[in-house]
Amino acid sequence: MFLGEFQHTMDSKGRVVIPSKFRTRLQQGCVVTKGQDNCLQILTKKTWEEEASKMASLPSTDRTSRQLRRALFSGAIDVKIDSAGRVPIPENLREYSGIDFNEEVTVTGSGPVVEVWSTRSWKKIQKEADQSFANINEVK
Amino acid sequence: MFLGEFQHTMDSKGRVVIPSKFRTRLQQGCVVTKGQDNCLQILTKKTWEEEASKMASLPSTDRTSRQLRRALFSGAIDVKIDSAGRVPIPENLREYSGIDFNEEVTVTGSGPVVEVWSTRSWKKIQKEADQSFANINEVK
DNA sequence: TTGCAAAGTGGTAGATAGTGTCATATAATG
DNA sequence: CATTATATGACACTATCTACCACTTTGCAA
Repeated sequence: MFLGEFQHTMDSKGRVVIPSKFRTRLQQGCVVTKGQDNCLQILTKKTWEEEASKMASLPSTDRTSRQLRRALFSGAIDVKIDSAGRVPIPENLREYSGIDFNEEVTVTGSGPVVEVWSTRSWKKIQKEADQSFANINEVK
Repeated sequence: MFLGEFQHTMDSKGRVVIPSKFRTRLQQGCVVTKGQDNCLQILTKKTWEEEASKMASLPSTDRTSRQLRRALFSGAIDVKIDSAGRVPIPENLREYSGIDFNEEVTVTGSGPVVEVWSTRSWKKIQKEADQSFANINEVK
């Protein structure tokens, strides 16, 4: 289970540092994909394979699932963490997530996956997220 | 069941002492999360897993559930109590709770969880709580 | 082909934040 | 009052992050 919120910056070559707490589990290979709400997701190989097989089993007659599948597979790339704990983000994923060189990045643990956000987007999303969280607690 | 109210201070490195009465139950791992009204909660691993598993059953296609998951997991971190009985509070949780280095902290037992407050906030909240408590009794 | 520019990959040193330990001070207990 | 347990502050040590720099590869053009 991935937990927590960490601030980093994308370096001038498009790489992002993975917080050390997440590394051991991602060390032996991981996959970067487009996530929902314009974030990027980093999954372990294992989680990725589970996701991928779910996706494969969706009916190809349904237009939205076809699109979902395209987005998922075409946007995915498997990467390895380098000796300095960094992961390279290719240009198409940088564009998708709106993260530029040298920009502030927020890396969050989100249960089974790690999410990567431009800090700009994260701040917006977080407000909304905290709100849903507050509401649920009240109901309880 | 956690009971009582204790005064401590956050040290200059962002750590808080857990009252000794609470330690034995939190010793083998615990999770710090955002609680209501800007307090922090400390849960046992077990309690946390119950909370987290509720989350797993929610569909990731629904935006609100995604947000909920993000808020819960990004705002949580698992920690262990060190040999001096302290727990480190990461920067995002310090910010959320408004507890600065060297600041006064109130730790309270609140049934199944332990809550951590900046003493400033605690005083305010406590007044309110006492008041509603008094009122309830009157109504009764 | 050769040379050049751009992008990608890899490594290093200094700064900073995080962690662990210890000594003293304070409080609780019998 | 003596003894034990707990809390706090100080300090040293370690890990991690960042900002650079250097090298390799790729693509393009001369």
